[in-house]
Amino acid sequence: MGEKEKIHNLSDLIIEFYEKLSSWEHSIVASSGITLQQMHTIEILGVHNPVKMKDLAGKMGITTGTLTVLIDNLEKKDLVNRIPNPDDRRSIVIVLTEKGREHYRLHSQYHRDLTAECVAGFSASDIDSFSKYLKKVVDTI
Amino acid sequence: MGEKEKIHNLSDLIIEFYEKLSSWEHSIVASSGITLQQMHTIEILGVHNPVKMKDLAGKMGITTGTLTVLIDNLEKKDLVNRIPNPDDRRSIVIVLTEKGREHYRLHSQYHRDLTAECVAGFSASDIDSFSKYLKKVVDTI
DNA sequence: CCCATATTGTTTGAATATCAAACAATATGG
DNA sequence: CCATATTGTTTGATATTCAAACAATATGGG
Repeated sequence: MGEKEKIHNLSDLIIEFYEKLSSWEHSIVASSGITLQQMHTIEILGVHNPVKMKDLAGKMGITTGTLTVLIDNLEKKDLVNRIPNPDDRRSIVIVLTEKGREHYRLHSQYHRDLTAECVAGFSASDIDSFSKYLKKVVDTI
Repeated sequence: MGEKEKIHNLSDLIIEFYEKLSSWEHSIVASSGITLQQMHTIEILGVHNPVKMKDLAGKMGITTGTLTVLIDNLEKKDLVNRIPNPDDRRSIVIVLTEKGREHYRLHSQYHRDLTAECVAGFSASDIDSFSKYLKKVVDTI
């Protein structure tokens, strides 16, 4: 297999991986009482907490207008809070509430369970190698 | 690092990979004249073509009701066609039009370009290993 | 062969998500 | 001091999402 073919093959695998993870997310989130996009938001807030609207919108690839209404709905469900930014009165930061953190922990656990299942047949050094390659890819995107 | 920590680390990397790929998709699709979900549909049809509504909805993790309206919009834009299933008069299959295939080819090329960029520092055997690991993960989800 | 049950895709209403554009409040820098 | 830029919000139009109800058709058991 030439290098171009290797890259085509890998590209197809990445797409398939993304599709399947999307479908898995859909089915996992369906029973959580919040929407896919709301869970998506909580996933990011679980790692970047607190975060400014502009930055959060950037991470999600949506406009701040869209995010404003999304945060409205999450606030209504007591999953996040808007906190004034002491350094900039135009600006606010978004934080997870305790309930929001609970959603994040639960969802994280589902992800870890899925990951464990995916690498069940891997050796410890396989996992290390895969993580190393994935880290490089993630650092590039 | 214990095995549990390796899995947690890998899980976090998978989530981050998914988030970044989502954002990248958003920005790529923004200039294409169709929505993210419409491009998502074309991506799947590029590989599974033709496909039944029920099966396509399953792959996308949405209901057939949602898919019906999505396909209405894609048909309106002349990107797909509905074809009667000769074996089952209740059933139809969805196919990409020539214009739809063109969207698919273009989008695929963007994916390949991104993939090439991501593995620019990889050796040929690195790519083989990464593909092997990813294949196993994809086959498990 | 008949008919009860299941399946496929569609329609509909309500809620959520999306964008671009316009806006108010505030920050910045010349 | 003031022109310009930035941040988040609001709004209207469109898209996406679900569940429920429906019509047309397929299936399988009696």
